Amino acid sequence: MVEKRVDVQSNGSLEKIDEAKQILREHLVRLGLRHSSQRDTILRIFMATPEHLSTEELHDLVKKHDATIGYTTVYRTLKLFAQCGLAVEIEFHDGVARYEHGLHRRTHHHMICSACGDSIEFFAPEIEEVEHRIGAEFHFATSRHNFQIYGTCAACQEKLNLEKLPS
Amino acid sequence: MVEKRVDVQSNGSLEKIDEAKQILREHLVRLGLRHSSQRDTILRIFMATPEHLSTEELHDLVKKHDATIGYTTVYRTLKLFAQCGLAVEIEFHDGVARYEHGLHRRTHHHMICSACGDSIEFFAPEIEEVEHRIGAEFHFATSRHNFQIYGTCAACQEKLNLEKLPS
DNA sequence: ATTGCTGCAAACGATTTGCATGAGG
DNA sequence: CCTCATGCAAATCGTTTGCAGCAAT
Repeated sequence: MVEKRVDVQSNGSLEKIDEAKQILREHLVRLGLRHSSQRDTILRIFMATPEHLSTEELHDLVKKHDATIGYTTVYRTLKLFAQCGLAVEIEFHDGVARYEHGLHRRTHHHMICSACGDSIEFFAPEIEEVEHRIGAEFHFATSRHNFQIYGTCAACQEKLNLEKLPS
Repeated sequence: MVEKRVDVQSNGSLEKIDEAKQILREHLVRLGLRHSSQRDTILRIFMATPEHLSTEELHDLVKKHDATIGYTTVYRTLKLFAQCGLAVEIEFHDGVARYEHGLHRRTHHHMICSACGDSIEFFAPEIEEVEHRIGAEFHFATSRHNFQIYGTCAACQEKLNLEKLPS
C-alpha cells in the first residue's frame, strides 16, 4: 500500500483546521464531552491528510506524532468526527471502513481501480436527481445514497497489456 | 427479521429453474467440477425465493429441506452461482453479503429503508450512462458500479410520526 | 481409484466493547 | 471530585480455510 503523505506544517489549510477545531469543540460541548490532547492531535493529522484513510492508516500516521495514542482512540474519534460532519465514511466494499473530509465538500463519488486500489473522485449531478426522483416516486424520505464505479485505471490497463505481450 | 417465503412447488418459474440447472451444469463441466445433490437442492431453493438472501438466510431455508447441509456448503455454492451469473452479490453495507437472482435480470438498483431494512428495486438508466461517461473521461475500463439510496419508507415514516404525536 | 465435495471446527480480520486507570473541568 | 477519555485486552461477528472422511465419475 502506498504511504500517505501528511503536511501538518502547510499553512494552505490552516484556517480549515481552525474551523474544524471549532466545529469539534462545539460538538463536544453540545454532548457534554471533553476536550483532550489526543482528539486534538487526531483532528490535526486527519485534516492535514487529503487522502481517504482507514482507521488503521490514520492510526499509523497518528503514532508518528504520538506513539502512545491507541487504535481504539482513533477509532472512536473518527466516529465522533463523522457525527459532527467533519468526516464522512465512504464505502469501497473492501471490508475496511474509510473516511474522507466532510467539511465544505461538494457531493462527489468515487471510481475505484480493482487492480491497484486507487480511487479518483468525480462529480455527476444526475445522481442527486435520481435520488430525489426515485425517492418521490416511492414515497421514501431519502437521506443519502451510495455510488461507486469499479474498473481498471489507465495505468493498470497498461501493465496488464504488457504482461500479455511480453515480446 | 421477516421470514422469507419459499414456493418450491410453484410452476410459474419451473422453466427458469431448469434453465438455471442447465447453466450450473455447464459451468461445472467447464471447470471440471462435480454435480452434487447439495448443489441441486441449494439451487432449487435459491431460485424459488424471490427475495435478497444472505448466506445465513439461505442456509436456514435449505436446512428445512435437508438438515444435513452445512453453512459452508451454502456459502461456497453461492460463490459458484455468482461465478456463472446465476446469482449477483448485492451490497447493502450492513456487514452481510446478500445475493439476488442474476438470470435475465435487467440492470436495477435498490432503495433501502434504514428503519425496517426492507428494500425496493428501481430502474434508472442514467446511472449506466454515468458509468460509461465517467469511465471514458478518466480512461477507466469500467466493469461495474454500485448504487443504493438510503432513507425511510412510507410505512416507517407513518410509524415514526405516530410515535411523535401520541395524542 | 482418483479427485472433488462436504461439514465441522478453527482461523481470520476488522470492528466493537469491558474495564481499570488516567486526565479534564 | 466527579465524570469522561484512554488504552489494553478480550469479545464479536461474518467470512474464509484446513482437513479428514465421503461421494461422484
